[in-house]
Amino acid sequence: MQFVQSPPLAIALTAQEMDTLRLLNVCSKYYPARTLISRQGEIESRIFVIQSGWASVHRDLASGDRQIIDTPLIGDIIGVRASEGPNNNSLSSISAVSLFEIPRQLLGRTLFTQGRPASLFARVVARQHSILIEHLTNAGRRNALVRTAHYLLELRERLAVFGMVEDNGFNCPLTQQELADVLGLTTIHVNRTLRELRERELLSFRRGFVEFIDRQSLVKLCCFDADYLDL
Amino acid sequence: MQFVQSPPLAIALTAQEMDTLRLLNVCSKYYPARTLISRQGEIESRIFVIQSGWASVHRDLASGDRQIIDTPLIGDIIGVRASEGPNNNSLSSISAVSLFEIPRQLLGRTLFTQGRPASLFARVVARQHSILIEHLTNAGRRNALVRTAHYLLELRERLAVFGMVEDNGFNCPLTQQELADVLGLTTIHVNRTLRELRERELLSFRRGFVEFIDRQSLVKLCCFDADYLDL
DNA sequence: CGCAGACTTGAAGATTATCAACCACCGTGG
DNA sequence: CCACGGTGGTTGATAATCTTCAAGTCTGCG
Repeated sequence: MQFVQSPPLAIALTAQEMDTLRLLNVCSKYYPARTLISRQGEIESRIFVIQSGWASVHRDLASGDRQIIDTPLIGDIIGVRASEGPNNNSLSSISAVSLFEIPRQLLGRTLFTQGRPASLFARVVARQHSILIEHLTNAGRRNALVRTAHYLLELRERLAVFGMVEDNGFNCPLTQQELADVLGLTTIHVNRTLRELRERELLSFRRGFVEFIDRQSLVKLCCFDADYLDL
Repeated sequence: MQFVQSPPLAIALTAQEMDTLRLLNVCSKYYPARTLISRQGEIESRIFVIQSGWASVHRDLASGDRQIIDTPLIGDIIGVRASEGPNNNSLSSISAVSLFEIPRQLLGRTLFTQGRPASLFARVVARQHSILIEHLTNAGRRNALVRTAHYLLELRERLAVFGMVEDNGFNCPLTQQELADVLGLTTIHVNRTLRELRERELLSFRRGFVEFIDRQSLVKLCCFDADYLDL
């Protein structure tokens, strides 16, 4: 990985911009897999940037159900909200995760007022907005098969930017339960859906590896257009 | 309406801040009901602020389906995205709408670098993010009845800020088709769901008016918590 | 080896969609 | 003034999708 000194933002920073970021008192932290990092309903004064690993931003409902809003990956920024009130969603690690924790106040003061880093953050946030829109479209208007395919293709694109896609697939630590919570389905139905994708020889997801068997057909199946992921 | 000179942002601006906004070359425009204002896939250099009326931000799919991402109302800001590429969703009017159109570039240059108006915009954007998260949670993890109730309660809160809620309800120009596209349901199922809400004596939505019959029970039914709408 | 968590399968049931009518309201034009 | 057409709303019957419940099986790991 070529990003060690500064938060990985999928865009190279100039030396001066990195200085700006260093001013932010950025500290790096490590969390083991399946750990709650920030709890819904509590005041959260940090902003996070994923350095490595898979995380999950989710909402837990009184019913016991859970909706995963997004699975932020390397370079993604979490928690850029302006209001001071309690956070309305939780952040957990899925795999082991290391991330930068930036005091929110510092971000507001220095980062958003200094040219390119500011617009860079704005871009990443805008992309997350696009991702969120796509997830809503998934949940609202696509069936289980298409929805699953779409999300896994999205992950591929997001990981590819960081060279984390091998020849025909990528490592994916999500359980079927987590995938279900992303897609708004039950675990069991995700299982059947993955089986159908396998039987149709489109993709296989086994033992933590998503393998694209016929990616072209898959893209066609769900009308996947990666434009929304562009920074 | 007390907001005529400056974009209505649900927060009062100081005179100086209004000057900043006036610098932005803000022009006000009117669109009749059911008009396409900005088309998905095209480059959009404007940012919109709703002055009055109901609009709809939506994604149109190749299948012919449509997902309404949000129905922005008075004071809402639309199109704050940093990337220069084509927009990935459309903006249409639902009722007749008048809105401010702000050149994107001006916004980036002056607004985001000037103290409170900047953080004010950031807040509104953060709130829209919260709303989007709630809509995703709706589509992913709540059934038709709860989902519908939740959305209509959300609209009530959003309109109440601007004094647009009468005693026990509010005017709502949404058709059942549009409501279906917000909620990720079919028109027919929305119709049945509204009937059930009526039969259970929770709320009635007829002739463009949403009337809350038993709002307390409704809030309880869908565990509605308006915190996410706070600015 | 044995345990726990994750995955898999079947059967049955609930929810939501699809198809096909029909109704009601409203503005228009004869 | 009333027939007409169009849009939006309503209803029933049927089908697809997805969930629930219940019972395994597999797999990695101590």
